[in-house]
Amino acid sequence: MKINEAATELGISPRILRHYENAGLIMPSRDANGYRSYAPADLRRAGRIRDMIATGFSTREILAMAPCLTDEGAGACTAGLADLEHKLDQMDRLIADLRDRRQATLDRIDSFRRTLSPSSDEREKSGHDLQDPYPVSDRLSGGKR
Amino acid sequence: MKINEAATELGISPRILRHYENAGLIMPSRDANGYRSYAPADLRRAGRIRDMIATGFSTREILAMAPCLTDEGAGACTAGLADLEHKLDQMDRLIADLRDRRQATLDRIDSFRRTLSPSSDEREKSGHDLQDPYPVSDRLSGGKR
DNA sequence: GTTGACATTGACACTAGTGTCAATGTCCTA
DNA sequence: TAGGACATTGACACTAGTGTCAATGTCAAC
Repeated sequence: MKINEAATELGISPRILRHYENAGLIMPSRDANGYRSYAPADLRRAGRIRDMIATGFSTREILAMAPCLTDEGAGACTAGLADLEHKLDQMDRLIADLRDRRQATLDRIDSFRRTLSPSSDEREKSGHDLQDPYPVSDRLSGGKR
Repeated sequence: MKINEAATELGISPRILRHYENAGLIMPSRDANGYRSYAPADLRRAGRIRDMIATGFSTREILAMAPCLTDEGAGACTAGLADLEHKLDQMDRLIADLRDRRQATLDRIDSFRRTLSPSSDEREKSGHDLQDPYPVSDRLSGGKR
């Protein structure tokens, strides 16, 4: 599978694939004519890399945990795992956080609706009310990036 | 709370905080002397922003979501129901997007774990040829970034 | 053989996120 | 009053991720 097909399949540009290769993240084989040839495994690997980058990892970090992407190197792998779990934590906090504010917005819409409709029910006074319902403050350390 | 304390608490550099402000993501008040003063709410917001950036969102994207990230959003919210609903939409998209990324991360952690554990089954020795179950191809497509 | 689609490499450019330094101001404390 | 710690702004720089263009090679098809 040549670069264009591969890129299309992954939903990214050929440029990006070359970039990954340049960064040492993938090593597609080459045909006799020098064209890159992507095997299914290369595609999966590239897809994973794309996801990781989209999730905030740098090629450097990904490269560091490259051993984890293959079968060898359990040692380095644990580090990769920790990284991923750290990232997962961030996402979880973000999602929980987002859900809270989504609910707050919903509530606001509701009260707005109540205000508009005749089912009179006093509104909570000032607009500036629910100032911060979030248990944040203990985000974690910025660490690596 | 001054910038250094704030940065320390968040585990990032003061520079980053200024950068966020510069990008219009946070607006800490200023003391008489011109020093930035971070209120608890500012801290939480900054923490959230840091998480989003660490999770792969750009300041631009975050800025676009800004209206729905505020706790009260009273100012912008007075704009009306339509606005609120629009914000809700944005939020839902944001959450969905995040959930995708989270799931992708979870998947990756799982496959790492499988690689680590001695559940030795196949294992096609060849260089990089990850033996994996990867529903790739439908991750978040290149899209937004 | 010529054309056109697609590949290659390499260079240049732009944006985003950060670091760092310089010049200068503010404030606390000895 | 003099220092030192910490602020401010602004500039310059570096890295990463991408886009894009140029010069050139490969190959299929007319």
